[in-house]
Amino acid sequence: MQTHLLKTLLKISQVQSFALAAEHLNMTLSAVSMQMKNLEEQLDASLFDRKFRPPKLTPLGLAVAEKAQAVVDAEQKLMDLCHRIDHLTGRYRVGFVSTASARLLPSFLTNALRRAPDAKFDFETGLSEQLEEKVFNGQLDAAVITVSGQTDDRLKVDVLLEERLVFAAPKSLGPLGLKAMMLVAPFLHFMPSTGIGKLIAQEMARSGDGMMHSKLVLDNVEAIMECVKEGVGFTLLPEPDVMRLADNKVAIMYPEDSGLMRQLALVTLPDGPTASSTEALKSLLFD
Amino acid sequence: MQTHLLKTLLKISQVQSFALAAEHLNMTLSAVSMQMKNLEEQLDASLFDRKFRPPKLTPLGLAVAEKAQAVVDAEQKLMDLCHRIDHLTGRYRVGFVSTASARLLPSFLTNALRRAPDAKFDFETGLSEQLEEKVFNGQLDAAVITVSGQTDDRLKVDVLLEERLVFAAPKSLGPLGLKAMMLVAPFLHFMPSTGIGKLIAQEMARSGDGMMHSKLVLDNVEAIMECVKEGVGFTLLPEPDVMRLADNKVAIMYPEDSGLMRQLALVTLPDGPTASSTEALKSLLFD
DNA sequence: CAATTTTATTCGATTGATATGAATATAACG
DNA sequence: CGTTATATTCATATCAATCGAATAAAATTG
Repeated sequence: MQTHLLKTLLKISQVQSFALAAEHLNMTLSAVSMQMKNLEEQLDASLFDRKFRPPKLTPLGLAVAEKAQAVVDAEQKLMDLCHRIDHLTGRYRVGFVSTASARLLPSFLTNALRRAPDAKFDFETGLSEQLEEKVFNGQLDAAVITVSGQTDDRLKVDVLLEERLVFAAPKSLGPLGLKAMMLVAPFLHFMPSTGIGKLIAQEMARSGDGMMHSKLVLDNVEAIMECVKEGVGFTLLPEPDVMRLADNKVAIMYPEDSGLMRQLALVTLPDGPTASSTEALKSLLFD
Repeated sequence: MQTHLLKTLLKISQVQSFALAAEHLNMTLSAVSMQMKNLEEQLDASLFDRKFRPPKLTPLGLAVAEKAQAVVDAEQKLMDLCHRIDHLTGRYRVGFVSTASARLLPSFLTNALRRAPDAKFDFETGLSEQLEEKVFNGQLDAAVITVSGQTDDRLKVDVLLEERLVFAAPKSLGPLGLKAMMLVAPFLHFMPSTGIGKLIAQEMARSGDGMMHSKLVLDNVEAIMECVKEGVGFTLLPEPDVMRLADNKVAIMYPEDSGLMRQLALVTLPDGPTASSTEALKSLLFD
């Protein structure tokens, strides 16, 4: 038996829908459907009551899903054994730029607990520049920040990933197009003083031509996206955040210069006491 | 991840050899090798130290194998959920013909514990005819016997499987061939009075032409095979028992009439109090 | 209750994974 | 040191999984 069948079963039981599960697992609805059909055949049991749409888990299906959790947990423990970083011990102070913490911190934490059980972590969130300063002063061992312009070259900078910046607007304003929208709706601007804020400001200056209806500055990605959903205005933010927070009331548009990227990087002191652990910390940020 | 990779890992760790594991799992050595390579890649870990031949499990490999056991156990519990026979409750008295009990009883027991946790069983072993009699008298609810000639037609007979009868001889006598061997070595005959004994007697009368060196009657398959290993003489027994008990000192030969079969069947009283459970009992005899 | 939307299943085609057998390489054994 | 036992590699064939499009079925809406 293959555990990915069990994982999709679990996902379905979480989201109560084949289609949603398919999205979460990055595959087609058809694949999910086939997988569940396959699973039911292998087990020679009917896990779903297909008189309902979406199909509803049968009592047996529910029981199987519970056992499935046990299987994937056991599998996870097996894999953890292989990916442990036993040399990572002691206490680490790690900073996360606010705009990335929601996405990177949770997986970092679960990875850390699994793979570096002997290490302890203190977390701190803030603006890129402040975090950078603290790493330099030794108040933090490492920080995940937005790279903007030039970074202090006395720090070691490991680029972790690049995120496209995309526009998010209320669906009602979507058909207008970008240019028109700027004239009639306020732009929700993430703090222009921050690392990512500077990038946003730069792009708006370029594409907006200064012809902007009005500008609202906010310091919170979630709040901005809530405003978009409410129809207050439109915004420009990293794609993963937009995707994470958007619902069906939000239209997504891509800038003309679609090479507009925000770089997230891990900064450390190249010859600090925890320099040898940089790679290990970096590895905990993924998977 | 696919659990069959873990199962082969476990089998290898049991038998300490890729080749043996391949045999047990009914696949080629090459497949086993590929699977383990695959597993090591997936886990990004080296489970075997290939400076040894057969490869030796690394400490990590050993640890992984332990966790693998947990995974397959969890998987087994999941499958058990689906194959439960919840309507099989109460106490059942089941007989096994001695010559089949060693092979069928263990799997029956594990299946019963897994799939019919609410039922209790009493077991009894004996000769086919005696067991048949007890089923007829209601002293047993069911029995697995060797079908010989005509069975009492007041009993329900479900043929479970057919087993080929094969000769087993000490390797030293192997090259002689069957006819020659009969002239120089004693034949180890399983009790001629029993169901399977009758079949054996029948075949020996046919192929032996009465020209037999000598005949030793024994009532125990294991004992007969031990004698064969010791070089005492040769025998004719069901293939699965020979395969189970043979070692490299034993040569196996097939009768000219290789259609010679022994039928194992489940007999029950067609209208007894447990008649409705016959199918369920039958299903417990197999995987 | 019919029309429409949402959601899942089925189907054909393509792609990828896995097993096999033969050839090769490597460790173990006498 | 040659032989045997054992595992790996490679090419090939077979089988399974995924995708996208078409279809079917339940849920929702007017």
